[in-house]
Amino acid sequence: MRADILDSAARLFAAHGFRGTSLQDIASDVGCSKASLLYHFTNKDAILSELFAPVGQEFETLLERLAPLSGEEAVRAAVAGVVDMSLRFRSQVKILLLDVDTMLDHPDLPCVDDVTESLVDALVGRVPEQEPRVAGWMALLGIFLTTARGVSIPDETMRSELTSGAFRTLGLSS
Amino acid sequence: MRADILDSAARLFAAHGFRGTSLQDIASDVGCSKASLLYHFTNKDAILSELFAPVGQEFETLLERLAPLSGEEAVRAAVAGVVDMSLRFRSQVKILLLDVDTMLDHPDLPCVDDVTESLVDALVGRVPEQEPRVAGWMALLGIFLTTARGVSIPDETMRSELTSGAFRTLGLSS
DNA sequence: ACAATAACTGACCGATCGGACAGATCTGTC
DNA sequence: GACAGATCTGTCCGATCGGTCAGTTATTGT
Repeated sequence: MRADILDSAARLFAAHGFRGTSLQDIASDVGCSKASLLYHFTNKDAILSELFAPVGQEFETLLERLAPLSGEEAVRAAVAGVVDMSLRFRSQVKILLLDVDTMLDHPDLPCVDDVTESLVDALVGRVPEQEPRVAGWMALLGIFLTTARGVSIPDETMRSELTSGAFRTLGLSS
Repeated sequence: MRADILDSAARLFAAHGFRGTSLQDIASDVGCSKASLLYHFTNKDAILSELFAPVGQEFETLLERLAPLSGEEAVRAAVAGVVDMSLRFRSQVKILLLDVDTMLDHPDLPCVDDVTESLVDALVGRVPEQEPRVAGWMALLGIFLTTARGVSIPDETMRSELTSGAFRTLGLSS
């Protein structure tokens, strides 16, 4: 029953957002009463937390694997990890990307923002040191991550480096 | 005054989402009453619509510029356009990416989903025809766009092509 | 058979939401 | 000063939200 609730919640949260999904919506999808949800979970937030527990653990693992790496090897591992997780935790990634403000309002969740910021740092923080092709990958990935996750780019210099890096790799004149 | 409301709304929507921002929140930020907002705009949705009008126009323009192009040239133009718009319409892009379900619930808005889907088609739909490097760019961009925008990838074959394309370009064994 | 516990539910509550509306205030014209 | 139209606001409303709680039903252990 808990699994049914989590399944429905994952699907509905991914489709309509956390705020856009009411407890009644989940209950109707599962086929039980709203009160029954709150018997199995202390509140709405608890459903979200439990949904993200395994994702948080995998994020931590990914960061640990990334820590000792550097250069192109780090980028390859990071991108591979992100792509892999994107495909395996599709619902959760959707919720993460599409409902950022919800995540910000729930600091008790696996600390997604810190993790993402670390990931972004690990990628874009080294742009100037890398060869153009690697820098380009970092840049585009960084732009998408920062745009999608709302993580601010440290300063204007960094931002222009990101942009020109992406353009350079694409063979475009900025 | 309309401009003040749009400014506040853009900032708050981007920070807390559309559903996460109440009319009272906007009114407090602007420094007027909630009823005053509804004098200038017929309802909450109208504020969002007006916020996205220029973005929708630029999206259309981008698609028109993309239409006659093909191959690597199309990819370059598409990526450049997306990056450019991401940087110029930062608040709106945040809202778009972070509040997709809101957009889905407002089909009267500049048809963001159709536009995005066209963009994704224009990129990932041609993956098999392209040389590996171009295909890789398409693939990663496609993965991020599809993940971020919730546009479904047509079939399993296409999905595996996207993934392997990205991995191949990155020099990873899948 | 029966008690104990787990699972579930209908009815209810306070808070908040988007929105409606009548009336107050401001601004410019004659 | 008188008037008109634009702008703004306080107050109210129905709907919906997350959550509580007393009480019912199903399951299990003995």
